Parts: sequence; C-alpha cells; structure tokens
Amino acid sequence: MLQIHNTLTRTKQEFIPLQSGRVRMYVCGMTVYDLCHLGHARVFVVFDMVTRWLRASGLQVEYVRNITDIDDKIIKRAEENGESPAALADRFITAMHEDERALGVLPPNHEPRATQYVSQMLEMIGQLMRKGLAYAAANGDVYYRVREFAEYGRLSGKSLDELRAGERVEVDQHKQDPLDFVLWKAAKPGEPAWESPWGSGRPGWHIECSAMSAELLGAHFDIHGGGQDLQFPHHENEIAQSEGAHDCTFVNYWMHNGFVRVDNEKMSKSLGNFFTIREILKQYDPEVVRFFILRAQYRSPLNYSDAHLDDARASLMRLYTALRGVNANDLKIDWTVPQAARFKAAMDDDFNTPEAIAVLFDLASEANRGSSPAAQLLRSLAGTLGLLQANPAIFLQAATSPEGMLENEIETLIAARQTARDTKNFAESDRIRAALTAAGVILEDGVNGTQWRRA
RNA sequence: GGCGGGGUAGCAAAGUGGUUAUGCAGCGGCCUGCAAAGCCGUUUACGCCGGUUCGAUCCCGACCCCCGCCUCCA
Repeated sequence: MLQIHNTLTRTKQEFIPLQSGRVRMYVCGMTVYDLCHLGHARVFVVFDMVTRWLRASGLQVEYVRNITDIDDKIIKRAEENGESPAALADRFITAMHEDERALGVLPPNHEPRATQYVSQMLEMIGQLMRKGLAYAAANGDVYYRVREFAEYGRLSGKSLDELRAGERVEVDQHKQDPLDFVLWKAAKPGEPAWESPWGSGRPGWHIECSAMSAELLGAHFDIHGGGQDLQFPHHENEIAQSEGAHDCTFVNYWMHNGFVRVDNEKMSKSLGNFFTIREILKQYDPEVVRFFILRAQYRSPLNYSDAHLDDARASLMRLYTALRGVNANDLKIDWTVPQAARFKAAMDDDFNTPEAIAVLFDLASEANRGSSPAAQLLRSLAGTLGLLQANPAIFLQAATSPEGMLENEIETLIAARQTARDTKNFAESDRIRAALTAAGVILEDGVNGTQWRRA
C-alpha cells in the first residue's frame, strides 16, 4: 500500500488514484530565464523518482511539467541581451533538457509552454469574472478577488487576516484588497502581448498552471507537486483559480520537496548563493548528483557542499564496486524476496529513498560475499530509482578531471608493473604504483590480474 | 507577529516505546610481497527540562536553537 504525505492534510495518506491504475500528476517546472541550479535539479530528480516508482508499482502515469516562458524576468533579461524573449526562452529550455538528460531524468509526458495556452487562460479568467471572483482594474490589470474564495489559505495554513500584505512590498493601488493577485497584466510598450476582452496584455504567473493542468489533465487530478516555496502563494492561488472556475476539487494529493541549502541558507537566485547543475557536473559525475539528492528524503532540507558530494561519490563507488563483473541483464524483480520487499515497503512509505538505499547497501555486502543473485537484485532495484545502470568499470574509471591520465597510458604502466612483479622487483612495481597513485589512479591486484579505478 | 518544517553519533542520513539502520571517516583483525578493494569485528547518538510508563531518542507538556513562507523563487 502506497502512502503519500499530503501537504493539504499534513499527514500520510493511502494513495488512491481517481481512476484505477492511472495517475495524473502535474509539477511546476521552471521559469526559463537562466540556467538550472541544484534546487531545480532536486525537483526534476525527486518527481522523476516518484514517476518511476509509480510506474514500477504498475500504475500508468501521465506526468505534466510546465515551462514558464513569459514573465518579467525573461523580458528583462532578453532586453539586456538584445534578443527576443522567445529566443532567450528557447536557449534555456535547450540547456534545461541537457541538464535533465545528464541527471537521468526521463522526459515528462507533456511539457506545456505557457505562451501556447493563452487562450485557455483567457477563457478561465472569463469564467472567474462571470462568477464575480475576478475584476478588471482601471489600469487594465485583472485581479482575483481573494476574499470571495472561502477556502483561501487552507493549503498553507494561513488565514487572510494574519497575512501581512504590503509589509515587505508596496501594495498596488488598483487592488481592492492588498492580497488580491493578478490574473492578467496590462501590456507595456515593447513587451510581448496578447489581445483579450480586458485589453492587450499577458497572463499572470498563477493562471498558467491552472489553465495548463486543466487542459492536459482535467479539472480534477491526482497529484500536484513542486518546491516548498511554491506552496504559498502560487499553489494557494492555483487552488483558488481552478476550484473557483470549475466548482470541483482541484487536486487530491499535494507534494512539496524540501529546499537545497548552502551554509544553512536556502539556495536561490535572489540570494545569489546558487550553483548551476552544469557547474557541478564539471566536477562530479551526474549520477553522483542524482544519488546525492536521492539519499535524502525528498521533504527534508538538503545541504549542499563539496564535502557532501565527495561523500556521496564514495558511497556510490561502493555500490558500483559490488557490481563489478556482474552481467547486466534486466531480470524481472521478485518482490517476495525479503530485500526486495523491504525496498518496496520503504518506497511505499512516502518514497523513503534513504531507507531503500540502505537496502541497496545490504545487497552490496551480500554481493561482495559472493552472492550473484544479490548483485542482480541490487542492480534491478537501483534501476527503479534510475541508479546503477552504467557499466561499473566505466563509472569507476571515469576521469574526474580533464587533466587525468589517459587510459592507454595507465594500461601501459600496469603492464610494466606486472613485468616487474613477475621478477619480484617490488621496488620497481611499487615505484610505478606510486606514480599512478599520484596521478589519481588506484590499483587493485586480484586473482584475475590488476584492476584500476580513479581515486 | 502568524503559519509551516527541523534539531540523531566526527560528517551525512533513516527509524523505532525495550532487540545492529545505512554510508563515509576512525580503530583492530583477515586477505595481500606490500597495498587497494573486500570480508569479520568495533568505538562515538538521539537539543534542554519535566511528565506518562516496568522501560522513552521515539508519547505528552514547557523551553532553547535553526530553517522556510507571509514579494519573485523549485
């Protein structure tokens, strides 16, 4: 039985899909005005893991993750660069896809771009207007009348009267209530704009997700995910819009992943303390980053540092070491095997990947003691997390820096060392080994000859 | 101020009312020409104070500290 922690109720609940055997999930993706950082990577990897596990559980998953390709920051950045907002968005979407592929993230079923769903957004705003939940202001903006939606604040546990609107940012004069949020922004000269019954303009951020999820998954679907920072106001506003327009429950299970932190502070663009995915990938294998993310429970905070990545790398190497010499064949997992059952129980408990990974280490120990079935199971179970699918030798021998020693150079030295060893010239063989160690190459003498790996 | 989430051994990170989490690091042994890897064993825990209980890291209450949201943010 799969249990999911639902932000809405703040409890773990048994997962029951609306339609038997089928899951519809929507996750808020990114605003493409810059490169993805580790915080984005966490969302991608976490919900990729969720999708993979739901599928491994025999469910058919329809996964939608949107792209916000029109907003203030995109327009501003494009202007600074002297390119069109569309061209800028295209560049960063390409970069995002490269980063995702590197991290082993499977593409969602749909990746809707906001600019392609403006008509659906306008229709939804129209519905809200007709119901008196929205109003057009004198400046051409359209706002949502927050006080008219009784449930407002339920997801984030906030009450309207306790919110401190305007404390940190000046309140817009055109709003009837300081907490009202914008559905449609009046056009400014030189900015991309669409025609609407309320004048030319562009959509507000929140309406995008309401309109796109309804179009692709329906008015009522199973899971909605995203980073914790989107809980308020973004997801709260989505609920107000979708339930306000459709008069039905919007989402059954809300899932929010924890932040990535740097020096105990949230990693974010505004704080400037972020590390981009590609920056990190210059130093670490992408699978190390994926493993680093998955070895923490998805709702916990995740502290980033080189020391932690190094630690994750050492751990992953142990797993791959246990897999050396194991033939990769895709066996069907027998879930009645005790370790497989333990793994499943962990994953079914709100995607407890740390516990599931602990099972992997137990299997690695068994494999190291000579159990071939354990090694096969290790590889298969890890596969459901998108881990350990590479060739172990290639993973262990992958160069960690561009100036690493070349493979054939290493093989030549190993051969020379073997010659020295054969004549018991250990001074010479140790000299060669020391030279390799200095170059970051570790040797391991075994019954079948010498193996090597990178330090 | 309101709301939400945390404080577990040197580090990271699960979990549980009484029995080894797990990984890295450390220590001892085996293996090895010596190493490495691996195997066996092993040292460090549950923020503070009360309460409930035969027994609490795990339940209850108070307190301290940290992080986040209340502006855009994954």
